[in-house]
Amino acid sequence: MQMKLTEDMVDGKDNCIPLTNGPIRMSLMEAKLWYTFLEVGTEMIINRTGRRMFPYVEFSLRGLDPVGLYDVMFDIIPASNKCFKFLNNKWVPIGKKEHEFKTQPFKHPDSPRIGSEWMARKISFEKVKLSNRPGSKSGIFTLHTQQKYLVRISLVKHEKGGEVSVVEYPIQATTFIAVTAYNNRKVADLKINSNPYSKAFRYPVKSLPIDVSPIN
Amino acid sequence: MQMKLTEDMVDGKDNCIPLTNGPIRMSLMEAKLWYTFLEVGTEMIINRTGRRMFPYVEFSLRGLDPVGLYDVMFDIIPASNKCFKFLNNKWVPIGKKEHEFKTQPFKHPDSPRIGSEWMARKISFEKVKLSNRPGSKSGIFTLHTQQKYLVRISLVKHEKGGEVSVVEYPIQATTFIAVTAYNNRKVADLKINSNPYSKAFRYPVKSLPIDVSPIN
DNA sequence: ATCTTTCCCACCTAGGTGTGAACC
DNA sequence: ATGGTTCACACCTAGGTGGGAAAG
Repeated sequence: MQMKLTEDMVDGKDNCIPLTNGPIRMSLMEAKLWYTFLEVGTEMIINRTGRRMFPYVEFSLRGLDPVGLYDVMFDIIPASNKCFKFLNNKWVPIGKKEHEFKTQPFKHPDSPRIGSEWMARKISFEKVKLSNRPGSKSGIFTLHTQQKYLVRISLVKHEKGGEVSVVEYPIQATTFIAVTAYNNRKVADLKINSNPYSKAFRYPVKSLPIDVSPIN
Repeated sequence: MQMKLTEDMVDGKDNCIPLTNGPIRMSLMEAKLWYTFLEVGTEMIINRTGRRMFPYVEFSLRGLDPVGLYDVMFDIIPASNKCFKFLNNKWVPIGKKEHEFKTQPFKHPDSPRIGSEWMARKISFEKVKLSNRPGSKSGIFTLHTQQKYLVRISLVKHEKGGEVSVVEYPIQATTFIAVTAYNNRKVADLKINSNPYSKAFRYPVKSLPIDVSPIN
């Protein structure tokens, strides 16, 4: 659904896409991947032990206070109040969503750092996992299948006197539907072709039954 | 050579060994490993692409200024002005050491952080590599074989006005001799038995030549 | 000849993929 | 019968070991 990404939407000379009206920018490559999936209708596998998100969320920050101390938080929030079904090769709403599991935001392991440090490198949440088993392990988010979610990044600034100020940046491009198995063949093929860890798979050679009757 | 490590040398309730007169403490397990190798005469493999140190350096810090900003630096320095040879199952000095390659200290990738953050977790330099090829890749140290070295940790505190203060902690327990192949069978066996990545090796089964002459 | 160094190798650790059969 | 879920699995990526033959 939605927007296609083109080179001329790039923000300035360093190939970054402004993803919010705030300081969060995704690199061109990363953003392209997300928008490619979004066009097909992103599905994310969830399972009992936790499955990594692919694509994962990676971005850079700008405009922070260089000497201010920040936490960077990652969260997954509902993107719709409906639940969905895959019918006729399309995800269609079919009812109200379930009540969400209680999850806690995941604090980027580099937190807390000063603004200049955050801005100096890419910030990656590649190890975040998605699950359908309730639990409280940090970095594993428990979701409902057939429901729609998106990623929200928050910046927590440590102010003087122990106070904090928080700004939240939901990232629309990361919208996905949680599933235990892919419904859309196009999504599966896209993942196989873009995720280095799944290039592995070869369609199995149908092993014909071998006649083992004794020769006599 | 030197000291054996016993449980009652442990510093306090959390099983740490004070390795210097400063804030650096190695966990009991980690320190035991180092002292075990030290008794045999530690050898570290160096090669052209860089070989990891094993054991590696891992410790915790105490007594820092919780809100002060620090870098933690890792360096390898000469431990002797001699070079050595393995004779009669012992390392013996046989001459003057070569002039050292110019290497730059390796800044722990988490640097800079505030004291409370450094003190909250173990600090590990497991990815440091040793090489015999001169080069300037960060985290790869170029050494001379048959010479003796040790690890020095430095704490760099960022003071107000951009100044820094540095304190250095050479760690005697990490003393080793650089080699391109193990000389002491005991060292090799110790590494095989304590490094998970080398458990792999099985002494090869001598493959007897098979007679493939045609039966006629 | 002797000793050190190089290179390739089998063999691991560690963990990320989608699949199909079985399960519910 | 239908459709979502679970599980073991083959197949990868990525990279750390010491050994032995060969080279220097």
